[in-house]
Amino acid sequence: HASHQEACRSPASETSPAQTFDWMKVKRNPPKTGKVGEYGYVGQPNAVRTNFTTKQLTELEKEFHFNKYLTRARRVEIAASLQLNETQVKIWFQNRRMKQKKREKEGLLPISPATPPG
Amino acid sequence: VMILRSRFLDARRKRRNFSKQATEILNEYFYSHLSNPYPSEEAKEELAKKCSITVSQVSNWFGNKRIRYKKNIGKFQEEANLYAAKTAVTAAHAVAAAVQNNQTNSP
DNA sequence: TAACTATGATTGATCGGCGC
DNA sequence: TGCGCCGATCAATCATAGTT
Repeated sequence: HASHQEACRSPASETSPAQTFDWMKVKRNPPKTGKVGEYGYVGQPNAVRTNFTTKQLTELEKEFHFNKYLTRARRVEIAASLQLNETQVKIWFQNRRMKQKKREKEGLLPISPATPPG
Repeated sequence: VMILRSRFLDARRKRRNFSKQATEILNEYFYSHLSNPYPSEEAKEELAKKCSITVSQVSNWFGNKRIRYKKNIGKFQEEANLYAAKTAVTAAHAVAAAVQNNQTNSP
C-alpha cells in the first residue's frame, strides 16, 4: 500500500536499498489469448505464452517479406491458415516490424566508432 | 515435442559477458536510481558509450536487472548496499567539489 | 567432468499514448 | 468509442559462460 517516506530527496542516490518501490510491484495481466471458436471466444484465457511452430513462423516470415503491414482481410486469411488468433497475427507483425527497425539501427551505428574526443 | 528450437541456434549462440567495469557502470546507475531504474533514451546512449556496448544491450541489461531484482530482492541486498555505499562516497566527493568550487568562484 | 548458477538475448504479449 | 500502431517493457525461456 501507500508509503509516506519521500519528503525531499535528490533525483539520484537512494539511501535505503531495502525499500520497495512501485516498479517492483508491477504485474502484467495474464495473456487473454483464448482459442478462437466458430462461436467466438472459447476456452480459458491462455495463461501462458504461445509457442509458435516453425511452420507458423515460416509462413509469417514469408508474409512479412511480402508485406510489412497487413490488411484486415489478409490477417483473417493468415490467422485461419495458421490456426492463430487475428490478434496473435497482428501482434506478431507488430513485433516483427520493431525487430526489423532495431536491426536496421544496429547494423548501421555500431560499425562506425567514429567518435572524436570531445 | 517438435518445438523446433533450431530457430534459435544462431543468435543467442555465442554470448559474451560484459566487461567488469561495464557492469560496474550499469550497476552504479541502477542502484543510484533504484526508485526508478528506467534510463531515458539519452541516458541509455550515454551508458552504452561508457560501457562500449549497444543501446539495445543497455536496454536488455536493465530489463533483465529489473525483473531479476524484484523477483528476489533479498538476493541483491548485498549488492545493493555495496553500490549504495559507493554512490554515497561519490556523492560526498561531488558535494565537496561543489563546495570547493563554490568558495573559489562564486559571487 | 558433471551439476548448478549467473547472465545476455529473444520474443509473445501487455501497457500507455497517439492518430484516425 | 474503438482499432491499429509505436515504443517501451514485462516475463518466461533459451543457450551459454562462469562457478562449485
